[in-house]
Amino acid sequence: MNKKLNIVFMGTPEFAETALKALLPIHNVIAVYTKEPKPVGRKMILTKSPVHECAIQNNIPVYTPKTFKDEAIVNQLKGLNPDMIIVAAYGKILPQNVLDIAKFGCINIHASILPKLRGANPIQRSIINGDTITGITIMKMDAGMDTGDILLQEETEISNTITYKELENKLSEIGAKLILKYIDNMGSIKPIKQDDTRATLAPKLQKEEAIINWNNTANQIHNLIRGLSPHPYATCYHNNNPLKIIKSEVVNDTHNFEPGTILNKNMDIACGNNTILRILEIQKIGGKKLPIKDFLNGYKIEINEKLQ
RNA sequence: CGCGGGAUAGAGCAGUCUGGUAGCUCGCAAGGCUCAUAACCUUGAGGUCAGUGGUUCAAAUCCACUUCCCGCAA
Repeated sequence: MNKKLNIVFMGTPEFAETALKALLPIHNVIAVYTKEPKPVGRKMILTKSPVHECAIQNNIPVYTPKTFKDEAIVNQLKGLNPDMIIVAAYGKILPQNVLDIAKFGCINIHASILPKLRGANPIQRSIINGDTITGITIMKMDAGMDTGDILLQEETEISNTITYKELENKLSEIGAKLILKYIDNMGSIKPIKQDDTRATLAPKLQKEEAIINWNNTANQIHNLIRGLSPHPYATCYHNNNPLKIIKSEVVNDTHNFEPGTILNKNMDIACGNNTILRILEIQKIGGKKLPIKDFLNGYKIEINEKLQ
């Protein structure tokens, strides 16, 4: 099965770029679709997506349509006559008439073991939920949100120290590997319907979810901190002063203080259900990320004070 | 010109408003105490106060510009 496919690749962030890079040397990527460059950073500089940059470097035509509701956009895609459309974290919904274009269909690389964690942020959600297993699903797309038939899956463990970014990197490698495997074996792979009754959702993260509630257990808070690292980071407040918690660990001990209380100079914080979380790395507004020891050298904070 | 914070010893900060001897907490070095220590005590080294120009008898401090770092928002 060594025939080269003509592939249209649709994706946006680094997670997708890994898959694109894996496809490039083996198949014929005839076009890349990605989100349009958007203003980023303090100076609002128009920035191209990682997939966009990668495509330019490899001299692949890039399209950044705002929507596929426009028939001209769809016809243009049709004109490319792709064998297969591969989608990875593209961030746009594809209507049925797009899904039908390619001979071998629209294949999606999704970062969860479907039907679990359907939706926009499966990687962060898996960590925040405290899951110990996640993985990659290669799926034949249909009009629903991550509801298509399952083609291939591979699980991976979520260690209790891994962060969102680290897990994403790990999953992107698996995704790249699995999509190649699928193409190689597509003739012998039978699609499996998803069991909708077991489906769970991984909706887009909301801003308020990043605020730490010290009434939760140390484990839950630790998972939130990991799941939101390196962006946007879990936040708490000391005297109305926002502090981002970069890194933490659960302390195997108990306490009898109100949640949020600072227990000692290690920055062990009282959490719900008498659990304890140790803050290892922190960042204040306008400051750099600091190990807790350096942070405490300059920041006035006392034992028995409370974080909100 | 999206809004805002910052640059002072190896690290983190105060001092800047109100110009006049360079400070704090740590780290580092030496010595002491100790069975011992990351604990405690004593002493010490370590600074072009981001850069350039200006005001002034005098600038970390006031004014102008430059560079770099960070948070928000997207």
